[in-house]
Amino acid sequence: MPELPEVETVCRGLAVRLEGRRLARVLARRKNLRFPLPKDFAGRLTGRTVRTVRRRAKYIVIELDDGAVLLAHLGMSGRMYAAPLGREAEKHDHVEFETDDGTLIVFNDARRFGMMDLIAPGHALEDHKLLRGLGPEPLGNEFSGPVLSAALAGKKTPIKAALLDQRVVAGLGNIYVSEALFRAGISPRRLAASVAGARAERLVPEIKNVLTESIAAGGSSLRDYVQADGELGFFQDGFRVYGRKGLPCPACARPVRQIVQSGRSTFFCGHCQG
DNA sequence: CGCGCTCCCTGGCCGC
DNA sequence: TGCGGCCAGGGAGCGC
Repeated sequence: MPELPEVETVCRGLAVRLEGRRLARVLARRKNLRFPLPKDFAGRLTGRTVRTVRRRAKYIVIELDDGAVLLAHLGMSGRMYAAPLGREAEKHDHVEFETDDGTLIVFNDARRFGMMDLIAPGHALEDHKLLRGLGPEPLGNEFSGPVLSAALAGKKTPIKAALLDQRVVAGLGNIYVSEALFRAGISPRRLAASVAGARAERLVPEIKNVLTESIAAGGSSLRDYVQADGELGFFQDGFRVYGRKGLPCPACARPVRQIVQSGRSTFFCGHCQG
């Protein structure tokens, strides 16, 4: 599901509802998500006040007043959204957070590829097992043509696979990689090392553009994704190639092609992307 | 170490 | 309607 724009949108929605609020009640209904929840998960969170909610790569980072951090990942089908207090729990509602002002935040995840963890006070976020080694934020100033070039140099994989590698750049997923490569006119099958240089200079702004446009649209809702207020995103209407097999390329009208690379679908225009 | 593949899990859709 | 097969936005872990 959720790639960077969707996680960013959820984080912004959660920030409004959670920052400065005390967690009056935490309920872990299902304790085995992708990984088991840490010991005493609810107990360690209950009574804490949320300092900030922010995003790193595709992770939701919720910092608490005691310096601990609640880390959450939505996997493929995870959602985090506000629901009416006292509502009937729905299927796959795994964790609930109720704030002191009566807001209920639900973590729902059908496929349970999502996860949550707690980082104890005094431990650096970037030292966490899952965050260690993550590449730069694509929307940050530090992500530039030369930085991407350096990360791609010597890589023997297709550029599609390299951009999905969170160590190269953190936050892209299957949709936005196809979209960014289309916008930059680069074939997803091109060797990553051969993108270093002028093509990387062209690709970086297109990555930033597509992510920024999607965030402005509230992300993309294909199946499970909703914003923190439960609303759908609508950037799926802005896809140029993703999910558009056989439909005309927006630039040249030749049919969009679909191939499988490292086990996942890639969409591209064989004519516009050299 | 780098790379490619499999698998974790559930649900929706398509074809029969 | 029902059932089997296939596919899905992520990424850890394994074998080579």
